[in-house]
Amino acid sequence: MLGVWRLQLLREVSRRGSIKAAAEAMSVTPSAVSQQLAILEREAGVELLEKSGRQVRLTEAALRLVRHADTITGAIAAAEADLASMQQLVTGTLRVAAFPTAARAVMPPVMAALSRIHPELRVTLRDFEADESLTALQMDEIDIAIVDDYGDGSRVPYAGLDVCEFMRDPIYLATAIARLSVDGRLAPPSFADPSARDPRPSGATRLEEFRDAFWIMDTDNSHLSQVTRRACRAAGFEPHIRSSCKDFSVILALVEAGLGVGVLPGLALLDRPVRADVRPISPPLVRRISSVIRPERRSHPMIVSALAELERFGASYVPPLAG
Amino acid sequence: MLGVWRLQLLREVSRRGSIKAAAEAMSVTPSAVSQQLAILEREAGVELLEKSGRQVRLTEAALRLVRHADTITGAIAAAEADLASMQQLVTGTLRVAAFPTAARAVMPPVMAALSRIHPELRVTLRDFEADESLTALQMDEIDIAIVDDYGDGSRVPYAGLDVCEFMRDPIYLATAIARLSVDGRLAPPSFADPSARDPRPSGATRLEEFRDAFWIMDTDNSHLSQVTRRACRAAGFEPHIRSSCKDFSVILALVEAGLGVGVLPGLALLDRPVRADVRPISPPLVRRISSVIRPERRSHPMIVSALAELERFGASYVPPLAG
DNA sequence: GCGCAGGTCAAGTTCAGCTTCCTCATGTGA
DNA sequence: TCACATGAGGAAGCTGAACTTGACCTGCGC
Repeated sequence: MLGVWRLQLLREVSRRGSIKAAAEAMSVTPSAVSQQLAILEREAGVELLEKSGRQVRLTEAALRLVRHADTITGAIAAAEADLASMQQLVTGTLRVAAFPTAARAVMPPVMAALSRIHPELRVTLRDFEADESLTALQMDEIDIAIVDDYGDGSRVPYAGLDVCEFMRDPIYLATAIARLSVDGRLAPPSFADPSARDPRPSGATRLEEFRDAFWIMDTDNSHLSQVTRRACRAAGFEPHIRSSCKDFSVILALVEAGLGVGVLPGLALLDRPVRADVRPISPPLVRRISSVIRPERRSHPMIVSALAELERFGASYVPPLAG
Repeated sequence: MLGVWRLQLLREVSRRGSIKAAAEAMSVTPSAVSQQLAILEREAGVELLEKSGRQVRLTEAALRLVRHADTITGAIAAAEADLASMQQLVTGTLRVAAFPTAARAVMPPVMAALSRIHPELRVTLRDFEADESLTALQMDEIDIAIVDDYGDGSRVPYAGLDVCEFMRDPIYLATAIARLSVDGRLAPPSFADPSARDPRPSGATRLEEFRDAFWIMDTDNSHLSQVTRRACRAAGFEPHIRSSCKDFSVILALVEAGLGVGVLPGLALLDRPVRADVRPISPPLVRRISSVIRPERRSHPMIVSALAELERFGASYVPPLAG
């Protein structure tokens, strides 16, 4: 009978493109993979690999076999998930990847809650951009991907994955606080300081009010910056971009220092007091935040618990400026 | 990860009801099965077996796992079938079970044709009654079951199996030849002797003509005898059964000896000259002959070839009395 | 050319899974 | 009721499948 382990090695070579990479992913030496695939070729009675330079390439037959390997591996994973769902105790290691803001603002409370509810459960977190997360999920390197999506169709397709939006995060426009305090420093506290949040329910602004401002943007290739530029253009102007910074706290610092205006998602405003004027945008900009999993794990109790906790977080999330 | 071999052992225990039987089926010692299942229990983290007398019984969780094992095994079998279909050469061992008449009349020419077309293919044949064949097929002990079916709904259900009717075989009524030859022996040759078949296109008989005859029947529990009795009752009489014999050639011999009338399927008349008066019945009695396979093997070239050969046999089969 | 990276081969090693032999528990027939 | 057959499963030792190590070969870039 066809060896399942061998099939999985073949599958990994197909995904990662080389025997070396597959070997690393499966924690064995390239030699072992090579030998196993040689045996699989004999078992299958078909050529599976052909040399292509100093790499190998899968033959047509091998690709067909990989698709079978996928279904076989899926069936085994489904059995394991079903089995786990029969256990009373949620245990094991849950591997999560989240985009940076979520890794900072969403995951800590979620992980804390999970470890409180399920003391035997270990959760590991990696901060990956959404695209990286999805690839890692396909590669079976993580169990849950937390991704954001600006609804502009730029997200890579979630082919064959289970997506569940669990919260929406509004995008705000941040500008420097014009007036200085008596001692000459920028006037604290801003709304984002919990003690002073409510008193200043600043109304929404329109982007066109800032057509002549300097803009502090996320890096060019980020979705947020693309979405912002598109919104500016829709408002009738091309933003003057002064700086492009990857980290929202850097952007915020620049805005606070009066060097320009910037857009920031609500989650980025949660973790420290904000000394800037932050207002919703009209028409509103919002990003959707979703969990993505492999469908065969849907009923795994680890996954079920984590998704429930994410839902709970999303339900209780009050954006910094509710208005 | 869940061991596939262990799952298959569990599956076999589930099918066969005991560790001993499963061990025999999988060609290992009971001790090995016991050990593997103990490991599987640890892997699964769930009780799988519970003692029941000196046997074991599967727990609820184990039964659920068995269903997963079925789909996993099916997926592997499908991969193998697909792989085999990529090969140019049809090779391997095809295990066929056929009900006795088919084993004698159908399989020899089919097997000869197969070995001519595919010299590398080995075919093994067992003669099983239809019900036995289907069980063996479910147990994965054979690849193709050849079964008959009188259309009276008595056939066990073909749950999850692929059925293909490839021929119909009429049932005939055989009576002794009344006139004796000059030397006192029964007059040969009958129609079933090829040289003399056509000259005597005897018309159909009605069962009620034999309401007072003695009947030589297939054994009581056979489908043919049940169907025959039902037909007699429909014709308004209960047959006087003189003998019940399993083997059609014995029945035929008794009829030839003038000890009664009997019903015989066409295939039973193929292999030797018949010294009896044989006529179609009106209204006609017919049995359907079908091949049954496991669906995941449907495209296996071995199976495809064999089914094609059976089809060919069925298409070229001319019942002894075409009229 | 040299050096390096990816793949493969040969030899030695390890450990999963087997067999054999035994014990224990249960049911059955004298 | 006792002896014995039968099925499950534990202990010890064996075998071989699959691994690592350390070679070598080949294609590619400097």
